[in-house]
Amino acid sequence: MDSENVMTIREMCEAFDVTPRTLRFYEAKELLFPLRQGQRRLFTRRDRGRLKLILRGKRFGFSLEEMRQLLDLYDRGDAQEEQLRRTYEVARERLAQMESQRDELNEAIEELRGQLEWGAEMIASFRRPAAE
Amino acid sequence: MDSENVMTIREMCEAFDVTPRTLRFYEAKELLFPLRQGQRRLFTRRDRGRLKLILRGKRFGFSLEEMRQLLDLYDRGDAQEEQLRRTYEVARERLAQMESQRDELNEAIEELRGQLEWGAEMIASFRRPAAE
DNA sequence: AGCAAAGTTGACGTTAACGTAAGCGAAACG
DNA sequence: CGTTTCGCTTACGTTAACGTCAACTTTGCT
Repeated sequence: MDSENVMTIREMCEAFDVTPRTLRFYEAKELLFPLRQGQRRLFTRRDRGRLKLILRGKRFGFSLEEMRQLLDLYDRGDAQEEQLRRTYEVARERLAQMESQRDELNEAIEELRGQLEWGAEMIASFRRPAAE
Repeated sequence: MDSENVMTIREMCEAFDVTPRTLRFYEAKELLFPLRQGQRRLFTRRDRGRLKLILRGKRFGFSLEEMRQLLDLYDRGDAQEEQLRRTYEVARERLAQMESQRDELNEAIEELRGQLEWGAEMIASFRRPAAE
């Protein structure tokens, strides 16, 4: 399917279900580094690995900037011990954020549900509070 | 504290813990309709009631536009039956949205937690997938 | 009178992650 | 050789909810 283990932008789009714009955007943000054959981009296996991680990160709620930092950290591949711990921390922080976000959401849900259970009372709370 | 049951912008800010910019913004978006004494805004009891509901709505995750529509709906105060039901529906839809959002969040949390429990495996997933 | 405080109206800036369109070059196909 | 097709770059648009000036006018107080 590919002569030298590289993929065109369109092949990438189909493989990962993203738009060309997205790939170019990621390159501009220095998340991917496709080779060039003249003007055209050729995505290597490395790019594919990075993209996979980027998309996984997105599911976890990491921003592109956070993912870039994580990827860069390990691309240098030095000072392993320390770097690995940092990543681990970042991931755990993110987990904590997500949990607190979920809790907030749950509170809001409970509050709203409470109003709904009061039936018409809830609706009344949306009405003009007393006439003037 | 107020001659005719109206409040200045600053009094409102302190009472509701918002900035002047916010109140002017809400007015621009037709969520509030303060009176004018020359140039200055005077917020009535009605504005305070609306603001209270707006802030409550925000806690529930309603957008300002959604709140505007709800408030407008009841400001006209006609066709009560139908309107009330519409509001009720909107609220329930929002509740459903929030619940599905929470569920997604939970999935992401579980997924991330799963990786963390695998300890170093998780970290490895952030490393460059094999050298070239 | 004089000055600081409070208020006002623009209007541009911010953030994220792309969408979208214009205008152009190269390449593959028949 | 002509024409789709693919791709490229540049650059403005989008969305929400305000933040942050700048440049005035008005009020309140001494």
